Amino acid sequence: MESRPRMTKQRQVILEELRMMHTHPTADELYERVRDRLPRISLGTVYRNLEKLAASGMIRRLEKTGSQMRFDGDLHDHQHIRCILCGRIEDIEAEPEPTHCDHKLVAGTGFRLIERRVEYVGVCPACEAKKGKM
Amino acid sequence: MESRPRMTKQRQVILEELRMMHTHPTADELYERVRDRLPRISLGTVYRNLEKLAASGMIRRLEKTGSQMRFDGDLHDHQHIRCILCGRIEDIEAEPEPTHCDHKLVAGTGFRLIERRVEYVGVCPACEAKKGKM
DNA sequence: ACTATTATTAGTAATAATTACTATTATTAA
DNA sequence: TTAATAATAGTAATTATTACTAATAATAGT
Repeated sequence: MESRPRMTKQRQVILEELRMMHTHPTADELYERVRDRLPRISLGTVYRNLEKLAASGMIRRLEKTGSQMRFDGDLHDHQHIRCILCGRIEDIEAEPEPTHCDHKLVAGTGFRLIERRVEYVGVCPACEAKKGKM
Repeated sequence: MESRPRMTKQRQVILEELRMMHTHPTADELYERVRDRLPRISLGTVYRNLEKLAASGMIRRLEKTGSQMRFDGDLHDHQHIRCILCGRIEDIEAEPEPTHCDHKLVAGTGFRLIERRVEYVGVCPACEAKKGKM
């Protein structure tokens, strides 16, 4: 039975580094970064802490887009656009709440609607440039 | 160098079964079903064909929601709602195209917008009932 | 400050979904 | 009918993530 979470050095550094990065890193990208400050940390610790931090609402876990999970230390209400070619994710300022219309559409399914996720998909400038050269 | 795709028995059966199922199955769910008709088929063949069929536009691959890929043989324009507890996916009749507003929002990022994906997330009736009992 | 409790860790092993490999088979065009 | 070569079955390899375990360290209470 778990109770009080503890703020370990590892958890602190993971949180700090995630908040400094604005690249929506995967667990192992963050692991590489954190290792500069804590060389003996293990990847499992990074996963475990991201899980805990997300559960407590201190960070966001971007729901499975692409093959790896991605995380975001920026809690301000915003959306994302993902590059269909390289997987890079950038922020977009927009927060569409479920509307009356959404609730009506969902009503037919019997589901209880929790949220409406909007994901924008496109091609980032870098990949667009690369494609032009081929 | 690949050219003309061939319509094998396996590909035919996979396509037929997927079109008969309205449950947005995962690869191995479809595999179990297809094995009733082709007992010697291998899971790799199912994956390979789903990949090919999706690439040719004959089926839809639901973009990584949850931990497994899901597929849909119904090409008519519609959205999905996913149960956050059991992963079940149902159809919703609604097709939000990117609006002027979306394009303006995206403009700031430099991305070329391809599509706006809307995913509804909620709790399905079965899970809601189960939760009530606990 | 000291100590007891127990959440957390490092390191490693296990899972699970997907993809790659290879010799063999079967579809298709000529 | 046949030659060319996609596609297959079966299996092994990959990859992201999770589980396990003995050792460590954060916290509450004295």
